[in-house]
Amino acid sequence: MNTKYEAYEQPGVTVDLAIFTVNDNKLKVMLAKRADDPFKDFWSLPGGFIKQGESLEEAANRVLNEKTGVKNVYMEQLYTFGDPARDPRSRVITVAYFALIPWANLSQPESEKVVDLVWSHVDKFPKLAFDHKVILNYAVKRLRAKASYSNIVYGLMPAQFRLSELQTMYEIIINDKLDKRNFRKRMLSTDLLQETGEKDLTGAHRPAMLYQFKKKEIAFLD
Amino acid sequence: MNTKYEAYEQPGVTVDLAIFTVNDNKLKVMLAKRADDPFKDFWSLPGGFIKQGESLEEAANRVLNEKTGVKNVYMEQLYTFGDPARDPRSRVITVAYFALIPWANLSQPESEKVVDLVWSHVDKFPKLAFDHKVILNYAVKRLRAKASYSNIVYGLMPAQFRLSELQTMYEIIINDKLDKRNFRKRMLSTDLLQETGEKDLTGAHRPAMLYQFKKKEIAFLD
DNA sequence: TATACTAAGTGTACAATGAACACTAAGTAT
DNA sequence: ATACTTAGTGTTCATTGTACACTTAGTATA
Repeated sequence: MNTKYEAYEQPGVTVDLAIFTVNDNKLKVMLAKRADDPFKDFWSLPGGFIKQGESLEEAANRVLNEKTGVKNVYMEQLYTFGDPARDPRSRVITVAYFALIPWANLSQPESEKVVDLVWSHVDKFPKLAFDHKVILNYAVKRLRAKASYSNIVYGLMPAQFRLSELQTMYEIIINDKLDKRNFRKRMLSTDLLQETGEKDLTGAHRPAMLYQFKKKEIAFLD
Repeated sequence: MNTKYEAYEQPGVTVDLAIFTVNDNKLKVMLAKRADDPFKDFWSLPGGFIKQGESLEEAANRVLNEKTGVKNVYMEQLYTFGDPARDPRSRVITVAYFALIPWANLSQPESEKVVDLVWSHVDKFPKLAFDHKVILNYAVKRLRAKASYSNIVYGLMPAQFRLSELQTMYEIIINDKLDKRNFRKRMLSTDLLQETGEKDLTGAHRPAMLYQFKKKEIAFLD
């Protein structure tokens, strides 16, 4: 190692993830209970140290897969937090990511009796370890902002869905009601959706056409 | 130090800066000639290792001040680059920032015979060290995007300016012509500008009112 | 000192987009 | 057969964006 480098402190580098899903009409984030000090038994955003030879994205995907079992979901880098005092023990810089998972993709959610992982309502979450409250609030803000000018919510939708389900998803994320006719007009004019040809026959009412996204890529709406 | 931490490689952490200014009707970025290996004598974005007890923002401001002599200019975190192979010697993760400096704020630009710093046109720059080409392109993209939906160009304007100078600045950044009347209407309707009461009497033509920004904060235009 | 020159400064008509709003349709349940 | 529920559909009006040309207030110069 170059001697010049040794004049500087080598901080630890972690990734931390704000993993979102929507269930029960609420935007939820995954929290992990810490097993060790510091902040033992506090809830925190799932994360971990970067491993040798692993890129930041690979580390984030590894943590995501370890905690949720899913792969290939929407994920983007959020921000890097490096306050010298954010970890009480030693210098740790964390690169925060946020990820979106359709609830339906989560294998047997809640059923495995994991007590150290919960899906917590983002507007009412417990005291968090480190600066994770700041990170989480930042992630929620970014998600809500992006929902209003992009199609990012596709990351939360199942493979097929009714337009009313898509509208509800938008309403949950942006936390506001939308006009049904204007919403449908706008969505169908974007060329992002296509009919699957199938109908949803559940419920005592007129069946809904089912739609899917043409491609799972972020696009800007306006 | 916790033994758990030692199981992981501790990468070096740097900040790298894309420092922009506009001069001679061109968007320019500061490049620094590397004195040492790796990439000795290549041009690169100015940067440096994080010091003990220094936050990322402090490190970025330190590098900014070392290279340009300025403080308190617009700066934001851009993205964090962590490919394991981005530094050929050892693992180095870099947190990239971008900064904007009005040309007029630069003390005696070019005059001090510094040969290891240049302002390079962003559309035609030399081969860069490391992954700095990727970082620079990302920064330019972000700046150009933000210019079209925010007032970020205030970071490039002197204290007082003519509306036509502001328009030219927008045109340089977004790389497109704007309609004079529509531009003025839009700008004056934002409540971001105020007349200074002074006039610019240079040139053989009707003098222009001089304006300033009410507050130096980013705002969204549409 | 009149005239030419240059950039500053100003308004309107039309097009496109966004927002508000209520009824009919097609199933299931009783 | 009737009630019930969500799906699905258009139009009007307000707001915003876009295209476009002439007058004004100085300086330069003949």
